Amino acid sequence: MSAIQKIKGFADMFGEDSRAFTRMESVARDIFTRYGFGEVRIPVLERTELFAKGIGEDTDVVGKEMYTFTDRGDRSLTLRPEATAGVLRACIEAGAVEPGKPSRLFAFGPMFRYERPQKGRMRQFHQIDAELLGSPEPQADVEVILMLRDYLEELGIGDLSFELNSLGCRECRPHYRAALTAYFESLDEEKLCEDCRRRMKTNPLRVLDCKVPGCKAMVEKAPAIADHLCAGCRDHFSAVLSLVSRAGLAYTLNPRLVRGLDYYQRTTFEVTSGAIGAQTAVAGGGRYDGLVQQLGGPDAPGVGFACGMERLALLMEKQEAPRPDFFLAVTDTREKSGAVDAAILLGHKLRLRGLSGECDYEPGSMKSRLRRAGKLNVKKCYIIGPEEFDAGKVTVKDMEEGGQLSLDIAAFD
RNA sequence: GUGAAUGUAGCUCAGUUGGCAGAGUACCAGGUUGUGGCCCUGGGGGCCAAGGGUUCAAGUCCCUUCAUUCACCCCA
Repeated sequence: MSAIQKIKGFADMFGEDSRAFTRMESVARDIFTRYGFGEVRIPVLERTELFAKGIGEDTDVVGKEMYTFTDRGDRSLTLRPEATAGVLRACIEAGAVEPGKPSRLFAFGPMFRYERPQKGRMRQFHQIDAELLGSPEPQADVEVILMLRDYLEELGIGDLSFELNSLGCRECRPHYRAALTAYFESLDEEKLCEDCRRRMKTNPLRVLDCKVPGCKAMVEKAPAIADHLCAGCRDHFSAVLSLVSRAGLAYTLNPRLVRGLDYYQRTTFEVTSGAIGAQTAVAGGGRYDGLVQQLGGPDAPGVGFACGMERLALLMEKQEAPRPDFFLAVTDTREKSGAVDAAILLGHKLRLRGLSGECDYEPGSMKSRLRRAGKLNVKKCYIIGPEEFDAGKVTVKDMEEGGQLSLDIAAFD
């Protein structure tokens, strides 16, 4: 019988990979806590309508990438493709969203999208997500962005670019959208690629983001969102930009930064790296005023971001394995001498003293046991051979210095 | 969903015009009958992704399937 393999786009993580994730989580807890954010843990599975309503029916995520199925009670459920909708649902349900009283939350966990895997893209991937609910102020946007910057810096990831844009609000975006549609319609439609002709109907803003050279050229002369923002959005965005600059963050304005989820309003941002393959986005986020209400909650605004952990891992330095304090070697190979039992009991006492290490179950030659200790890169090797065992002693060898001494096992009680 | 590349030892990979299945590394043992790392010697390890076809003969050529990877699309 052949062994069962993991499913496409899902990954097992051992050793170094696993340590990288542990570090991302602990640094996030540290930095986010400094900003007053608290951790929430929410389910991975939600009712399908939460995402359909929250993310937008026309988006690729909802349209073709969700893991959706019917459970035994005939409910349509979906493995979350992103974090925000679930966090908001939880907060609304708990009565934890109050306009004017900001709540600050973060969460880690797996997300699921049914896509073709490639470098930096998995069907199960992990995000670090942060949400600041209840404040419409530009200062809230800025704190969220700064927190993200601090976090990435603490992880030691450099060479990233921060891109910012404003997508306008429910007042001004329709006007811009109309202007954009009018512009593209005034052109020879043949010049746009096939995808963009489709995007014209579903979401014309996304044409701005097209990478086909022909489309790029047309986009150059297209109306810019900045010129169509209403006074409120213009003021908001300039307040964000000025405060971000004063905080010393270098950013680039990207008027073509559109995001894949429909709920974004006003400020949007993306952090990208050129060093991780074709999928360059490492983190992305923005403001989503109106979403809470749309999901059945109070009229509370919000800002947040999500960070792709697999992509961050591609940029992080190797995480060295921690070095164990001891290896407890048994070189007494006599039948049933009891030396292994003695080793287990001594190992237990060492751990009660705070030391880390492992014990031998299979006695062997001095050479093989010391090789093992060297392999494990331990600081000290505790040796119980026939002579030690009969005398109630243990030999402790310093694996760096090479020196050793003999101690009474009873002295560890 | 589309395209391309790749599947040989635990891992990284060689394998010529079709002719006995290989290396490095890892693992185990030995090189001082109680002392690791470096070095030397030896050893265990393989349905050559799966199935079919061509051939005296297939890891190698042909077909099908599966898997992986990269890219498109889109996004974290």
